[in-house]
Amino acid sequence: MTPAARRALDAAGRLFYERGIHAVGVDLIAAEAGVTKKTLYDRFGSKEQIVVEYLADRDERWRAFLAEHLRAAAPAPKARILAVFDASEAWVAEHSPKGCSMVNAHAEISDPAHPAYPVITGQKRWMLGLFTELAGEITPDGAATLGRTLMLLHEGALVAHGLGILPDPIRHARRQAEEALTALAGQRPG
Amino acid sequence: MTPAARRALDAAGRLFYERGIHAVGVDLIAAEAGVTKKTLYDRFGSKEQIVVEYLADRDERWRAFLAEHLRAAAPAPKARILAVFDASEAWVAEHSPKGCSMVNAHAEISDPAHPAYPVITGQKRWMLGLFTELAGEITPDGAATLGRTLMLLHEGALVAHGLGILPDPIRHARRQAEEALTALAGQRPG
DNA sequence: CACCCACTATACAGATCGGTATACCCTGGA
DNA sequence: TCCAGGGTATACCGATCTGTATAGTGGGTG
Repeated sequence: MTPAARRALDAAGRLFYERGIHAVGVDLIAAEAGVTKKTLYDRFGSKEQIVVEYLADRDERWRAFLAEHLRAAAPAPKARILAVFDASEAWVAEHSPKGCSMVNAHAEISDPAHPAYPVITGQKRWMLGLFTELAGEITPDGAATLGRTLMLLHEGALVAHGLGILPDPIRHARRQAEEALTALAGQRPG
Repeated sequence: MTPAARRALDAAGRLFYERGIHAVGVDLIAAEAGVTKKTLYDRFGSKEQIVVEYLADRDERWRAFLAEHLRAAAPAPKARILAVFDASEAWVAEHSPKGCSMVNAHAEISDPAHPAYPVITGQKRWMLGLFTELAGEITPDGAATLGRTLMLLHEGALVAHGLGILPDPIRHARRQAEEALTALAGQRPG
């Protein structure tokens, strides 16, 4: 990626996230990045493609961020599950004051044929898969159920954080996840 | 509200929800409603105001829908809490295939000074208040905590439903809410 | 009858949208 | 020294955006 393309993608990401995708024009992206529209269209080809790369780039950064947190976490399954919530709390504090960028993008992209659609659903499916996988290390039989519960708590916390409706929602979700895990341990002692 | 204004608001609501607010122009709203732009601006004054009334109207309908479900529910606090999830499940099946209209609108409206902002946050605060109030009938001391947990499960289920990432997320959230309530009853028998 | 009001029809203003074209500058490598 | 490629600047295209203006229709009420 050329330096100008990198600057453009960074500017586009910030603007798309803060103001919404449809509300941001390519002229504004070019101006904010210190890049001409010509360069934008030489590198990306279309605004649609800029949107796709914005979401993919953000997803990639998040997964790397999360992987780092999981690597640093204690190896116990419970600790690894809670580390996901810790990673989210640190991530949103720095990058996501307005909630999940995938959920917000989904609000503006209705057509499933849109090239950004698989990026959005892919990230969510991946998160559900991760929660289910981690849940399986605790309760193989109840992995699907526990994974979905963790997913709901996590998504709910993200949207609650974005709306600013209650304080520290991710920390609250983490506590509830912890309680669900200990309650499960009570059912299956050993 | 005049008949033309009603038709316009219905059309605007449908279009805003399905395609996003910024993606829908007033010409399209007028055409879909069988109304001229003149009438639109005579009745509403601006597109911004149409957005505000769209959200307020939808909120009003949802609260009436929910109130009806709560009225028909058993008087026991637990049953009333679960009735909220039942109402949501019935509501989204009919009106919200793409998730919560307030959350989706929030993705497009970033400025807290936007006149639609208090409608969005107001609905969410009201829902949190309702959950907290219902929680208080079960555990007065833990009302805030339980209310927030129910809120997270509910919001998570709504967004999961909108993304179509897992089947029947609201029913799953209802089951988790039920488990949280029975676990609480175990802690505080009687 | 006159009056008012909701509404329709059409045209337009001013701005911005995504996207394209022409022309020039600068730097690094063969 | 030449040249290609990344980048810049500017102007433009057709379409669409929100919002306004003018003119006229139909029904109900005093």
